[in-house]
Amino acid sequence: MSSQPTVKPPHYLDELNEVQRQAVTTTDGPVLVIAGPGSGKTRVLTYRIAHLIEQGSAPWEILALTFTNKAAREMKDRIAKVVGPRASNIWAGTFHSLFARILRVEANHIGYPSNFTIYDTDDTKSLLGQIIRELSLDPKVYQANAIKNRISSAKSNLITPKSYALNEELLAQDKQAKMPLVSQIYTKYVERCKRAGAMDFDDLLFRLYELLQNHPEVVKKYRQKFRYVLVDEFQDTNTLQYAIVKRLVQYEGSPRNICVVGDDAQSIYAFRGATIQNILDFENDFSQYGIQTFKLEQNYRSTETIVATANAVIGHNSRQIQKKIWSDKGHGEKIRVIREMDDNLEGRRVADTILEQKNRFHLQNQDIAILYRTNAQSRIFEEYLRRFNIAYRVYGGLSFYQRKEVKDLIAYLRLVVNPNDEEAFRRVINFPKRGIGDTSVGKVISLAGQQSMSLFDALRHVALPTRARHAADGFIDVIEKAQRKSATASAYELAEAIARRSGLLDFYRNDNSIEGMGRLENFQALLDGIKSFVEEDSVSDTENLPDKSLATYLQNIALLTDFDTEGDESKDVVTLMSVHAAKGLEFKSVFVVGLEEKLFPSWMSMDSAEGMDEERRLFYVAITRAELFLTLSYANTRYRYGKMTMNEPSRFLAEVPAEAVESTSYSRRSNDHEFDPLAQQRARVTGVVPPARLRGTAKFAEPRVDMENFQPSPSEEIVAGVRVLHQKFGEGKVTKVDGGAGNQIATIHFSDLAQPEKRIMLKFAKLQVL
DNA sequence: CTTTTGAGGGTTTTT
DNA sequence: CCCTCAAAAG
Repeated sequence: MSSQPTVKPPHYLDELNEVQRQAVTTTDGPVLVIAGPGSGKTRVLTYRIAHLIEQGSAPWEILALTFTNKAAREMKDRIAKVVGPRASNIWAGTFHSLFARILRVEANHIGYPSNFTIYDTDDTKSLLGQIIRELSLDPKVYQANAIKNRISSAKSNLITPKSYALNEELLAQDKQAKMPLVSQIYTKYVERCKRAGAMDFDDLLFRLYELLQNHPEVVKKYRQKFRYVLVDEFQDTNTLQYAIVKRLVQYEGSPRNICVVGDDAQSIYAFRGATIQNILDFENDFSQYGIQTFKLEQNYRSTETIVATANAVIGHNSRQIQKKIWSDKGHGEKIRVIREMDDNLEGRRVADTILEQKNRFHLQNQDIAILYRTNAQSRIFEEYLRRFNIAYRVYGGLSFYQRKEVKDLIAYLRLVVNPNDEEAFRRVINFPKRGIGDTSVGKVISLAGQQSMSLFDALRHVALPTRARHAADGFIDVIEKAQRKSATASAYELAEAIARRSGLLDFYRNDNSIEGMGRLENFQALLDGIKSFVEEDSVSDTENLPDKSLATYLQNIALLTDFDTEGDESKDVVTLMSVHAAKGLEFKSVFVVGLEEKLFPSWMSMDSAEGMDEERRLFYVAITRAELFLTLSYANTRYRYGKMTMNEPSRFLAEVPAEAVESTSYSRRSNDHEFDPLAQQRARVTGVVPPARLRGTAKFAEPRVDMENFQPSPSEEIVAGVRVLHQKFGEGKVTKVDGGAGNQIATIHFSDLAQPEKRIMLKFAKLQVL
């Protein structure tokens, strides 16, 4: 909203190809965009929104739903580049965060406090475990995790506890699984969440759906508000999410300005209820309203070799929307396949290859990613990257907000904001230890159950032995004082006071172990985080004032994942993450590791055709992250639960076209000079890996050229016949140059090297003509 | 009520 | 292999 005269608007439309431009400018009516990997999907989405605003729409009329906070942030940033600070008023965010925001405003309609708690996965599991115990069921038969999935999937399919109890099919399934009482657990679970003023992740969707369903005046409000609705990664929406979106745009007299963007081939979240059926349904649901479909088929990310491989792989799936993904980036490097004897060697070989690529192609760490099927696989790669002195960051696993020490303080804060929060209560009632043990807590729980009151209220009234009573009063006092203080104090002051008065701060201060120090650091970091939340001038809504309350803070962080904790951002590090987590990202060089039957594809998915198809889509996602170099690896044996297991190579490897694979890949006795077969042997026999420094690094460590006088020449000057200087390899003679413009590869003979022939991509290499 | 010790069990993927 | 959770001792 700058009052300065608008500079000539950037010709953002010029940055688009024909189909992209149509997808951007067809603003009215239903639009379906099928977007292959690397086809400029995000660009279309962001420019479309920018275009809407340039055309006169108000930012707050636009609802853009994504799956990750990162995607939302990126979208907003990119829109801001076109339209300026107005972008901050767009309703762009994850389904969960935006819906939470609406629910906060409308909570009273559905009998929830507006400062409701959001239960994370741990809370959910803990509550389910509690209920299972209360019902005297065997926790080995009724596993909290399994029940959680069952309930989650029910909610995702719009099944309430009541309809669950009447659903013969579900009941039969439960019976078959020897868990006939899931239905009762579900009912109880929902009651308990309600009583605690808490919603789990699925509730954020389901409760909103019910709200829109049952309150005509509310749904009307949001229908009028959101004139344009966009959904990213539409193939990953579940039935419930689509039902909500439809409720918002599908009604009498609606302009039906809805745009969904997705790729059926990249649907990888069926396990949490996502269904490609939504794409097909979308076409049906809106066909009579002039739906327009655009297919983005040109891949701007990857070499032709990689695209061809991806196409060949996905071709093994049966059901898919017809499209032809293509690239004009030249063939580039072939795909390398690495086979090793065991997971340890796989780790080392990958680290080794990373080092090689960095030197040969002048890649930075941040150009490189290692992608695996399960997070547990990261460990070995971390180990070798550390040994090779390669900086890295592991994504996934537990996020900052899931650490014990962080959750402890958060639980106190949650209790201040919402004294009915049962899980928070149970977490901190006796932590730090204050002498309220299991028996006392048991009394509180049973009183709360009888009287249908909150645990916190029950604690006030329950009869306890003097000692425990005293402790309980102290605890109540801490919480109540903070509650009173919350009227005047900032979230930070409150948190700081709680940290001291609860005894948590002292507890962590007094822990002088190594881990203890780390915990204290995290604890402090949390406080700092709250402080910056309070101080930073976050975007103000046009409708609402910036909300700095503790309740808002808590609801925000409940929806953050590991990706949202910044910190080492902008550092030059190799990325390690699961394939799932890598969706939407791209790297110059990608290693897809652990390509073995029962691992990738996962054993869990192997008994059904749909499961296999999803695994294959996952593999498709993995390989299409690569721009230039793709390396696939597997090991013959691998440790699992400390036991060695034999593995067949993944069937997906056989689906990679042979002509796309580097011919030496399959041979262990490759003439790869970086490779030392003897070291390999030694490792195999002794189980000891020779120190990394002896290999790889030493070979490349000292530059053969003095950097001072080195001046890279433009790639045009690199032609067959000239003598050149390379930073690492020294002096050499170019024997030939091939590959299309922009992807030229020079073959150079460096006589100083053990293996003198090098193929170097001119795009990256720094070569000086002599 | 707290601490220690041992057995058993779990690994797909995430908001 | 590692972590969580339950029983038994302090």
